[in-house]
Amino acid sequence: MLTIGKLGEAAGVKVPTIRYYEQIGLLPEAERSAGNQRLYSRKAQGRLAFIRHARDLGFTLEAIRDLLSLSDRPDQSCAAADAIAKAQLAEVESRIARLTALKAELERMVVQCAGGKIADCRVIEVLGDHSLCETNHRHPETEATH
Amino acid sequence: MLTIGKLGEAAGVKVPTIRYYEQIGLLPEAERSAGNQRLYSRKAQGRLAFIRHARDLGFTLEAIRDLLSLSDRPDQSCAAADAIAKAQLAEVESRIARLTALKAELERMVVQCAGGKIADCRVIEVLGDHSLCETNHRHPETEATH
DNA sequence: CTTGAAGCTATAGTTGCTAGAGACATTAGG
DNA sequence: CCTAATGTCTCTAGCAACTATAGCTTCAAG
Repeated sequence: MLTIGKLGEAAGVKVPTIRYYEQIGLLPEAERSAGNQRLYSRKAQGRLAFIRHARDLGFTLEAIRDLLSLSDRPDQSCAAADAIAKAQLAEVESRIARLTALKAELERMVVQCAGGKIADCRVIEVLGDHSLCETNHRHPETEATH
Repeated sequence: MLTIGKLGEAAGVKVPTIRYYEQIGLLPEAERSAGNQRLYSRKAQGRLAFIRHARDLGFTLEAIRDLLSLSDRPDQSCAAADAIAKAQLAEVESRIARLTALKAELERMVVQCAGGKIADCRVIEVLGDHSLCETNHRHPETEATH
């Protein structure tokens, strides 16, 4: 049995994140030691690795919740799992498409900036006037956070 | 002078978003009508368009705050604006790189799924075992929200 | 003059965590 | 066996960038 710290280390997940996953019901409530500390089995470690891996692939926690409950029923059809993965793939593809358009526009801006005064700055000018753009980067649909 | 609704319509920004921008100091406090409703000048409209456009290009509100204050000082050097745009370009490029790796892995998963039972599902299997992956899609660095 | 749309403020919710406070548990060294 | 350092506990609040709700006031059209 692993303590939460060891588990986090093994799975590459921070300790508060594990507690958070338990809190939102993505991980089952852990067993506790005599002193009320969480203890994890190998099975729990596998489940956390699954979550971590799916997160790395960009699945939302909601999608992961569904995937986990599917993986708990091994004799059902995998159509649902397939659909979730395909949806994620489509999402990733559309993000790439959008980001590629942004990249083109940003490159244009940066290249055209001659490095003079703000008044002549192409960056500022283009931002102020969308009609100076070549591509249609309207409709965000999903943007990234840091 | 435009009401907040007209302004939002003109700039493609939702009304609560405009109030939010004012609240965080990205837009100056609007003038008010006799009945306490916000009124906007053409200048304000331009500023909002600038913000909207920069958001469309993926700049954070913090970066936009800086860009706006730069654009208010037209005789300064545009090096700072250039740097912000270049940083944004780098950010976009690294996101594209990461998403492209994810896309490859998701495609592999989806293609290999034969559509049988969960027990044989490649999607579930790969998620449970990172060593089945070809690419190294570790280290998220920044993931997207919806 | 009345009705319905649009505006106001204030608060809480979204996603996926992360950070902090203050208290208890465990472990290693002396 | 005692102490100090680390680990863990709960709880709350914060991050980005909005969005949604509630309960009110104001405005424009008929």
